[in-house]
Amino acid sequence: MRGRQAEAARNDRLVLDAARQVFATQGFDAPVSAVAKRAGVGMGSLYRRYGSKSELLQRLCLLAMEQAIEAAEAAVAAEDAWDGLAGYVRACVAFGAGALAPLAGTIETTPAMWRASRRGRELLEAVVARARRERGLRPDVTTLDVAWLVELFSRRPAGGEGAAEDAVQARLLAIALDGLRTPRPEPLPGAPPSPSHYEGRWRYRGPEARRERVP
Amino acid sequence: MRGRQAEAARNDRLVLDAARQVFATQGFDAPVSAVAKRAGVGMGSLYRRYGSKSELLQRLCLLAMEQAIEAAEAAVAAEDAWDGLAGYVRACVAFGAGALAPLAGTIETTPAMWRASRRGRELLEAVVARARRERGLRPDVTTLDVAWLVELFSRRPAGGEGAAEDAVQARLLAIALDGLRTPRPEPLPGAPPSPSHYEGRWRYRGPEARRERVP
DNA sequence: CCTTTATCGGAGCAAATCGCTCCGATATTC
DNA sequence: GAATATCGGAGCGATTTGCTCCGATAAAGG
Repeated sequence: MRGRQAEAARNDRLVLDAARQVFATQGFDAPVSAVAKRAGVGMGSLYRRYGSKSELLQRLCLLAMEQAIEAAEAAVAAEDAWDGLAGYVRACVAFGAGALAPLAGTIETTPAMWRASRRGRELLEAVVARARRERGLRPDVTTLDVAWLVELFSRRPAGGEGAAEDAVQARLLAIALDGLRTPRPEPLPGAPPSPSHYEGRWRYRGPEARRERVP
Repeated sequence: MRGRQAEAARNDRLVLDAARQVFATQGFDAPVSAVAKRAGVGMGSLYRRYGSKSELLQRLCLLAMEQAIEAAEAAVAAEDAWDGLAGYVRACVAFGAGALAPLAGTIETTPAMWRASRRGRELLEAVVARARRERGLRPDVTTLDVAWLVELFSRRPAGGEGAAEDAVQARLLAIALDGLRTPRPEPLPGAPPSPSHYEGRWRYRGPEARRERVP
């Protein structure tokens, strides 16, 4: 595979990456043209590969689910049960496994998606069961609690895409994880968030700014 | 104030309540007509009171900030420092104090909003300081951590507006609050979430469903 | 009871947006 | 160098949205 076909394959990956970024930061009603522009690709190329916007979103969902499965497999293979679970949650949040949850009910769920979803939950079930058995996890937390926690933290914070927002998110996640485990406190990672940045987000940036965030 | 003027005042309250519900469930780009319909009021009446959509959103922000101030005042007056803080967080999440955060940068921040925001943060500072002093709160948690936690949990879950979603949210919040305090574990409230409901959200409800959720 | 006056409610307008198609330009292969 | 496949973006039709305008309606005043 070389020449033009190689470019097609490259474009495919570019489109997928661009779509993830655009939809994560701008929401799912972001225009397809934004994805094409970010990928540096024409609309024609994009629509030849994915016949519709829904199809693109379905592929994105499936990709995220497969990534979550990999994270769960790593968790079951981990030495320590709790570290495995915490690592799973952190990994899923990092790549935004639950960021596509708002799509529920708005696109058709393909059989492949159902399969991946089910397998992912089975694996997570094993991870949670082990963590509970080995007493790292508090006994009244269920698999779905963990899944929903990932979903909650997968939503990008209101600020958009700054390193500061990620730091805040990391602190809150550490708090939540501490709440998840049997008591064993540790200092929070990273520096505390700065008030100036907190206020700065309210600076008026014009009406155009809305579409770039509200998602 | 009676007769027609009374109806005007009633409408005002109806519009405000409707706007809160509509924007919370459908996102801020929900059409103004949806607010009017939900309030059972014509567009004319709505636009006579609020000259533009931004003005309505600004009023909504201010209202939420004032409600947060009340919650903080109740917290400083609480007997126990930790109960005060936890109550503040729960109250703010309950009425969605942070739900308007995505508006940051998309509407002009009025002086009244700045004042309310500042006063709210000062009060929260006192609440947090007391909780830390009386050893209910872990020492490395800052005021802004708490504020951001409220913001995170104020976003309605992906499912929309079901009692089940609220129960999940309550569980996760309890986990986070346990992570917030110095070790003192308690059983999680409410029943664990059901798998069927978790899956049910993926049932395809047509393209129209999107606008009702993605907010 | 009738006029005056303020409010109500929704049809409709102009503008903007989005998904998607179509086609000329471009690069690769034989 | 002709044939072929891919690329990229202008543009179309449909939809949506914020907002206005005006006829209908009901309270106050004589």
